[in-house]
Amino acid sequence: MNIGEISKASGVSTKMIRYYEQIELIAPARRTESSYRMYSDSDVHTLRFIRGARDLGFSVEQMKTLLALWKDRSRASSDVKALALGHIAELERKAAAIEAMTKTLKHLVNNCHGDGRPDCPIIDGISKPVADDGHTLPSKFGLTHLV
Amino acid sequence: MNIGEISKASGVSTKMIRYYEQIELIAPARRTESSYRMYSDSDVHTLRFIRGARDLGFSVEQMKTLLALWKDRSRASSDVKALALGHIAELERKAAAIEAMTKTLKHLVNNCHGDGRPDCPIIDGISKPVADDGHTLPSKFGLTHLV
DNA sequence: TATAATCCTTCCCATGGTGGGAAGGTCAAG
DNA sequence: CTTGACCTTCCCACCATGGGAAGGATTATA
Repeated sequence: MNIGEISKASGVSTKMIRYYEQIELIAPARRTESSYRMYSDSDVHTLRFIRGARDLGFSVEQMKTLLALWKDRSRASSDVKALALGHIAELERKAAAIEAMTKTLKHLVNNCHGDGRPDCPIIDGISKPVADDGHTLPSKFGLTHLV
Repeated sequence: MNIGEISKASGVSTKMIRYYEQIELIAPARRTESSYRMYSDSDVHTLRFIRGARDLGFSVEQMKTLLALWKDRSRASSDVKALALGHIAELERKAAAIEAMTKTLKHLVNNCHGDGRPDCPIIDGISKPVADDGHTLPSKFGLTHLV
């Protein structure tokens, strides 16, 4: 199987397969004489696992751990469970942040008549006061690093 | 006011203030003879507005529009409302994606005894089948571009 | 078999917001 | 006049992903 074929079989783009190899998430593929990457059926399993893990929101770092646990037949299921629970907690933290934004926005929207007039509680409600101690909460708690 | 002072007054880091100037979200600041940036009280309002918008999850592009609407005293509030509603829809889409992940993960976790034994439904449940037509859904629907 | 189409390779670049830090200039307080 | 706290610009890193160019390999069709 070459990289295009395993890409279709696994649902992982060729770009990402090469990237995963580069960052050592997966082992370097064997090569043909003309340096084409060659894959086996078990590589398909690995990439499907990776695809599934990504779809569940695990980071590359977490996937490294997951793959190690996956391949370790003597792993303790409690280790896997702990990782999964940690990830769930993170997802819930992010969901809560999003929900807080949504709630505030909906509140503003509900108070905006939304017609041709310029008066708008949304615009007026966006500005945010700074804490008294001037202690600037890092903006990174916006959306960028949220998920 | 120099950049450090307005940073404290607005809750936007000096790094980000310079960045916002560079990408033309805000107008270039006037400079002292020694090329220090100088700010006025109205700049504080602008940056607090930006800070609030970021905290509500608006992107820089959306903020450009919001700032234009903010400064346009003859804007129609319906324009603002439409932007806000679009953003709410996006946030809800993201929340739904996160919730789907959480739901799946919780289901897997609930079926994992999580003891010293290697048997683990989480590991077994991660791998994801590919659609029959081999049509690979773009992985970008993972978490990276989700929020 | 010749040629075209489709693949593969590597390499560099862009994204979006944010922070880190270096090298050097400036300003204010002691 | 020194010291420390600021400011300036410039480059780098993050994370995961895609785009595309330049050139070689393979495959399919005429």
